[in-house]
Amino acid sequence: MQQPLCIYNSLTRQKELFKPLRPPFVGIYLCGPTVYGKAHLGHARAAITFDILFRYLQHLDYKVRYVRNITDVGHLERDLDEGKDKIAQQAKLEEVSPMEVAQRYTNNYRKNMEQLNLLPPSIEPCASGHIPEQITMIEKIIQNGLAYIIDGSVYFDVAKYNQMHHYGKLSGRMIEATRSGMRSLVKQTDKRDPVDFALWKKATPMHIMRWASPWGEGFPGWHIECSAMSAKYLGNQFDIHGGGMDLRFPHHECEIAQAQASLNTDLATYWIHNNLVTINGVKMGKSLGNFITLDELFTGSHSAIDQPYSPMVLRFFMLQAHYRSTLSITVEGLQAAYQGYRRLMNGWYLLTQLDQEAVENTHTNGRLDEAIYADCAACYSAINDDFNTAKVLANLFNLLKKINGWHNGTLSYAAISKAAWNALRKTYTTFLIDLLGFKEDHNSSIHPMLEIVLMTYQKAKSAKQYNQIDFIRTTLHKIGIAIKDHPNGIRWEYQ
RNA sequence: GGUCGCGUGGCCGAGUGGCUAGGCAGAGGUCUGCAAAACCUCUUACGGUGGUUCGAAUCCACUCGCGACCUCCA
Repeated sequence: MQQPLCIYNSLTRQKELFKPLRPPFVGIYLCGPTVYGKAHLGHARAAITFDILFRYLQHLDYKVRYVRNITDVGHLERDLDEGKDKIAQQAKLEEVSPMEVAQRYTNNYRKNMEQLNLLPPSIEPCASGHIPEQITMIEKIIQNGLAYIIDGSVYFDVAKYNQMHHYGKLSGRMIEATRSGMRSLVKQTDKRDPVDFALWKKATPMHIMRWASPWGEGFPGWHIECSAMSAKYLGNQFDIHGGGMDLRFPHHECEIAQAQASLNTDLATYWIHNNLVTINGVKMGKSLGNFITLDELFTGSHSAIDQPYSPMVLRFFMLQAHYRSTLSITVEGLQAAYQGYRRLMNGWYLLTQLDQEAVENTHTNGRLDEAIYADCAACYSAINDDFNTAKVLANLFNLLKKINGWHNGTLSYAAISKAAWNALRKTYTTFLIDLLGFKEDHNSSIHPMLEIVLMTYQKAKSAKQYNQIDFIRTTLHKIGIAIKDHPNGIRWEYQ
């Protein structure tokens, strides 16, 4: 618990001690979704990664402001597609207005995030609600001579910027390489240089999402909304900014450039990027059309999935991998996650039911105590080591073995001290429920009813009415409840 | 083509110079009316070749394979 938190910083490419700029306050910004489609596994991974961050920093008693935006301004399908933005395209397909599309998918995203038991962000700003802030930032960049206006559009002058700052410091590239890497298929837009990017785009007559600006009617470029909104709510320089790996370039690179050009800061001290989810070894991507939406996963309606998997199973599945590793999603992996999740949760129930009285008056030789303290400490060192949730889970399973041991009598209560027992209880609950954010998937309102069924079962058992108890067991099995006859009592569990 | 990353047991996945996580699946055992769960035991891996070292999955070189970014994406 006492060792310091280390975070891998994409900007410096190394693990660094976490030092907030203005303790006890911590500011976090996560690039949220562009809402023109349903939330998918990739959104979940980024959000879960940052949820752990948010939860743990709060656990460390920081006062955290967590901002996660909604990008509801369409932006362009491609740089060269004049007048077609992603949301407008989708609106056309669905025959509704663009704002309806944005609202629909915003609702869907929020619903999915809630299902995943993510803590809601402190502020969830929409890009469309912050057009003035974006315009102000663009004006500042123009004043500083790092942007130019052509025919109602504004572009960031990357080459000029690069004379003073390193454009590419986040993604580790040089401007020359970037330029040469730009394929010649990029049709000449009115940009002076292919590496330049749009801060503001003039709207064609067809373009629906449009706003008035000093340069005429148009809409903001893709990168400016995050710079503007993060600076507005977290200050010109704040602690943590992140998102998926794929945002590192160009999105976050551009954000840094915009911030330097207008605010004279790198925007954030720590840049955090979670790795991507792959399916059959290939990353999921919008353009590849191979992504699995969260609704599809939760209902089992995707062809790559054999059955529904609950939000908590997905959460477990994702936390079993380190956030900076690619994560390959497979049916076997999800099934393994399902089993593991159930075991950990059942352990948590047991913990609340174990006979604490027995622990009260005991003396021990300390050996088991030591093992428990070691596992508890290991949970903290794992999460402090760049949020190694996989290792945290491994340690929770070690603790689980002890819990199960007492439960079925292979471990004696006499072997543990009360202090160690309390440490185990506290650590297990804190990590499983508070920090990793697991909860019971099922509706707990049936629990009292189950207790009644259990009493009937127990009666039948005492009377050795095996037909009767087999009937109860198979019937409950059908609704996903298993009855287990333990040596010291009968319990039910979700299966 | 440029830049970067990865290859761990049947599967998933930590680790990153010696003490060789964890989960799932499989086998055997204990328990049980039968089960299930749980517990115990077992299967002992690091793409290939060479090198550094007392010692390498971990460092270096080469090599093979895979992937990401450079274009919308979490």
